[in-house]
Amino acid sequence: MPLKPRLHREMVIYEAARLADAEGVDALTLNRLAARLGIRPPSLYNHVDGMPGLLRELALLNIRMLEARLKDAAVGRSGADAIRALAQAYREYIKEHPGVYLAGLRAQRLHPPIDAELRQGEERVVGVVLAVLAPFGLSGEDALHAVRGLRSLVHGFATLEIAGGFGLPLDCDESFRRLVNLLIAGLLKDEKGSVNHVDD
Amino acid sequence: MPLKPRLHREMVIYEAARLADAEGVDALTLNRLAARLGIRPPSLYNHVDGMPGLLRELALLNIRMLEARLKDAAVGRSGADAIRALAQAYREYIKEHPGVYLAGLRAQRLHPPIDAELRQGEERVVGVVLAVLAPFGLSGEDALHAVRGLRSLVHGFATLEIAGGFGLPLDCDESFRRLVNLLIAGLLKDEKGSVNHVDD
DNA sequence: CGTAGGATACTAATCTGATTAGTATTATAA
DNA sequence: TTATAATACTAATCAGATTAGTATCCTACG
Repeated sequence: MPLKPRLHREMVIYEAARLADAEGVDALTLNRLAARLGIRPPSLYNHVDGMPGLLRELALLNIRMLEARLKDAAVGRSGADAIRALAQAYREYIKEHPGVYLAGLRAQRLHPPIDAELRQGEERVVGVVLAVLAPFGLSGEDALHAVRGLRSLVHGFATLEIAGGFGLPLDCDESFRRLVNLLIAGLLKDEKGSVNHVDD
Repeated sequence: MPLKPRLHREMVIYEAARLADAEGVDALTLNRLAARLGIRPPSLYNHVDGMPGLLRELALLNIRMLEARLKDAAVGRSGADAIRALAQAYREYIKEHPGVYLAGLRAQRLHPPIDAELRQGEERVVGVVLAVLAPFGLSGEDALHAVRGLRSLVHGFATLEIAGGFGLPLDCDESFRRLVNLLIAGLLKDEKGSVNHVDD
């Protein structure tokens, strides 16, 4: 009789994501997750491979959701407009899913680049960004450097934001808009000046 | 009447910083820290206010070290050169002290903006960056937005780097250099074009 | 039909880590 | 010389992760 309706792996991960997003990654605990699901902590091991496994699942979920968001944002746009939409969607995603996003980062420290599935996911996301940057005349390594830049910028801004790092009473939306515009302006300038030298 | 100087408190924080930098924030545990110091875990409470207090101390140490680094880098330089030096010093600092840096971030989630000492430290760092950006004709809110941008960019790049987020075999130094140059190019373009509109 | 497996749940127990309470020791200021 | 503050300790509690061993139920196959 103590047996209840079956739980699915999907439900476990979904509930973990809800918990992490609602109360922060640090609140994501196997004990609390089990309580939410109405089971005892050890039972979770029937669905995920402990905390490391759960974090990995969240990392995969993160990448899937992020990829979908970025594609939605980029579709039908091009040039500077596409970059703005992409950056904004990226930032909004992180703010909507801070727990899942940070869990994804944490997982990368545990599951080094050896994890093929994670790596492939990352590559798909990079692919979306590459497509958006293509019209700027970037290709090969130049394009990859630019992807790193855009990613760093959005990641940095959004993680500082959710960490409460921006203390001053200054509109964050405006800060972000300006930052993205600065990047775009730099890309446009580069486009003409050919090489990536600002002065030197 | 004067209380005797406690050099032990400094030692605790210093050792915590070494541990965090060497083995990661997650390895920073009161048990392990106590073992390194040759005492039992509860004895640590004579020196710091538990784990939250320790994280706060590390956050303060982080700000002091970072401020010193940034000042060193900026002194005697100006314009684009100063920005490059500042960004590079910032990034190098984070890579040298990943544990302390991340502990500082974690502390901000625990000690909300109410903490006056932390806030003042942040403001000093902002001041250094503001001084470097001043020659670009930015002032008031414009300058603050730019500080946020520069900080986001460096923070984002460096934290992705230490998290192993850049999987591709592409030179990180070069990626960073280009990103900083893009920002500078954007700032220079703005300087002439007056307002911060790229199109719209 | 009826049982063998697998999936899933449980309890019990271990380990690590944070924290509090209570107590002993010792250096030093009065 | 003694009172006190700083510091250390042990013991105990609590939360969390994890493993081992066991019970229960669903389902598929004979």
